[in-house]
Amino acid sequence: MEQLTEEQRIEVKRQMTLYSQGVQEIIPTEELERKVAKSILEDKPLKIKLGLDPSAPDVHLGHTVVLNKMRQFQENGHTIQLIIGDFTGKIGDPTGKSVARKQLTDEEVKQNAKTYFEQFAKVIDMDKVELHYNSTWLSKLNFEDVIQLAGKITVARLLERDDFEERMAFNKPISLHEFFYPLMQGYDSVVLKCDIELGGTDQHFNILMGRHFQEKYGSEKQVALLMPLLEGLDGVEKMSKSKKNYIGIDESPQEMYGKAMSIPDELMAKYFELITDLKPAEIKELKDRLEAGTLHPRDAKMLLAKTIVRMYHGVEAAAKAEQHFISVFQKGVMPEEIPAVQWEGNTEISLIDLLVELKLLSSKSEARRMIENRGVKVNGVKATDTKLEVTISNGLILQVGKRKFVEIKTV
RNA sequence: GGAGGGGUAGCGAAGUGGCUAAACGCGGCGGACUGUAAAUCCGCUCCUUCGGGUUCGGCGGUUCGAAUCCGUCCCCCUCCA
Repeated sequence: MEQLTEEQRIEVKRQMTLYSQGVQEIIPTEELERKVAKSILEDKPLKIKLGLDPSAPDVHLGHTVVLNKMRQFQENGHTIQLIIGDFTGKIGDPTGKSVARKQLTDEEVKQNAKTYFEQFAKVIDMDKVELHYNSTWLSKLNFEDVIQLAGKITVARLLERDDFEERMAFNKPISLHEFFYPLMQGYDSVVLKCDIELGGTDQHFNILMGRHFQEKYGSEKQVALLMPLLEGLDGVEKMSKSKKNYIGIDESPQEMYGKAMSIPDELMAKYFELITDLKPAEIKELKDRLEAGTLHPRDAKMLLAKTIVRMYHGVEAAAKAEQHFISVFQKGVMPEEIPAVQWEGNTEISLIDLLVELKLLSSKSEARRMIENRGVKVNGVKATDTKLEVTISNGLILQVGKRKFVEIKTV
């Protein structure tokens, strides 16, 4: 630090401020500062690691919390190391629930990785990314190597991990192989000589394992940079594909906008902070105005929705999505663009059959219930009779619930 | 190796021969209200040709009748060693 010029010192400060934004925890901060200073001094980029689960290739806004942080490092000349956990993926991060995962074929792994790349490209510059598959080194370890690795950590240390600790406390099973997940993830950091490992707070333990093993193997320890976990649309659970509470970065402008509007008010600020590109000062102002009551929460959320769409689809699409939302959901007008379906069946059909045929609903019983519950509209008119027969005509519009629309084409 | 506990709908959890397509809670869906937020209220939540059919870990049996009893198999957990 001493050898830094005043200018370089300011640069270190600047980067540190940037990297600290929105972060939950940096372990330890001083080391990060030292690493940043060193990289500036030696004009050598830092290596920033991000591990990816090869089985869940649908990228959603939850992932972008970490990706946005990655981009900041990238924009300052540091190197991103993406690791496809094709080997660790065979085991799965311990959750106690699903033990021993289905093994993915090489082809599937490749396909999933490809999906990651395409979607990550919306946030980070994939041309500058260093890419690794951890099977490259992990599959080469023999049993002796593994025992040696295991010898560098104690059981007590492993049991510190939250979910292990919890399971011990509640007499829930822990399979031995689950212990190896953090070992492998830590070993990845040893192999790649990572300077920083990024992840959600749920990765706290695993990332610290990287530090532990790097030290044991005599290399410099990585810094853990933990981002807050983003709750999904339900406002409770972490955003995830399996919980179906996510906004995918691949989704259409309309869907994105709509989903963003359904997040709980309490989460708005967090969303602004973690997944939009608004400046901290702008966000602060929004928060103040919300608190003072001079900004309607709905309007703030509309800005949020619009911002999100803009980030992934552009300004124009964002404006359109907003217009669509206003007319369809606030004014109750029929959408201007409705998914069209070509109809080739009979022109006389019961409404129930029609709904099932079009896959708007999955069974006739469900269709019947939906009609009984007054959730089906034909050409804008609520259907009340479960035995209703429909005459198909070109342009017939069906609506199920608030959001599902289909227009039938016969020509 | 020994002893014990358990597998019921998406989840949790009742039910221990007929009144049980299976209480209740959560979740989910639809409706009302509204700001596609929260809260609240109402309805729905296996399939069906609406006669019924198929469900309670798998298979087989007892019985007029089984989620409930018997046999067998599979799976899970705990404790002791």
